[in-house]
Amino acid sequence: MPSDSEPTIYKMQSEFCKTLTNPKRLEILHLLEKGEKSVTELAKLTNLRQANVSQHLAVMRHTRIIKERRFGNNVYYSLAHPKITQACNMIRTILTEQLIKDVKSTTSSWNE
Amino acid sequence: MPSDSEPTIYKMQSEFCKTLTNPKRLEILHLLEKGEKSVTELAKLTNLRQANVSQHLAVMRHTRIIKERRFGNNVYYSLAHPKITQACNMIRTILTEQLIKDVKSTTSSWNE
DNA sequence: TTAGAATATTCGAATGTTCGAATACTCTTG
DNA sequence: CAAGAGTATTCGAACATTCGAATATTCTAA
Repeated sequence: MPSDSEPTIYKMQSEFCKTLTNPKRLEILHLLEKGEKSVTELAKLTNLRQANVSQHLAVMRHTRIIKERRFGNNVYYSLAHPKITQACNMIRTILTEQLIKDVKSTTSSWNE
Repeated sequence: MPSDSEPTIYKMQSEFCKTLTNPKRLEILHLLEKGEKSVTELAKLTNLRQANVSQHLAVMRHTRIIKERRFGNNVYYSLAHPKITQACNMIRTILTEQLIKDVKSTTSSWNE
């Protein structure tokens, strides 16, 4: 139960967006679009250490953006909500369009 | 200029999502959906101090999620990309649906 | 049950974010 | 120009996030 009177939905949404705040987590999500993957596979594909991948997966498990399937020694992760991927892709599309526009006129602040 | 070889798009997207990481900024964005507003108006509507609103607006200006229109003493802010709002609303919809489902079975981690 | 592979957790240092307080800037009116 | 309204910036303390290192847990096979 939230202790302040702030609208819960914005807090929820901000918590959710924190999941999308890390480039490597976004990369993992994008990899999972193509199908479920084990932790070790993800570690190789992203060039991260296994422990770090597990940390990122834990974050995304807690916000329930991904789900797990245990089989033998492995844990296979996949996306919980295809719609969330849509939203992410929508954002990427906007950013790409914007980037293309911006390159013409201004030096943007993206690369700082 | 990024100094590492990490795909720029994920970094851009993560920078962008940082903008959506703060509940008050999300509230401001939602208010701006209904039309442009001055800083003072936003301060009143959100119960934030003027300086703090300006700080949030600066963050959103830098990621270009909002744009400004100066008129006399005032600066009126509005959304730069309606599509971004769509993405935000999509996320809110998913979260709401998820919340409704979750309430039935589990005590979620949203309210910690 | 023990070894070993796969995955998860804990801790801490470095880094980043947030908000209030103080102050600066900018524009208008007189 | 001076005063005042509206807006922006800077600084710092409190708090949150990140990643590596070390270690723990879980499962399989022998």
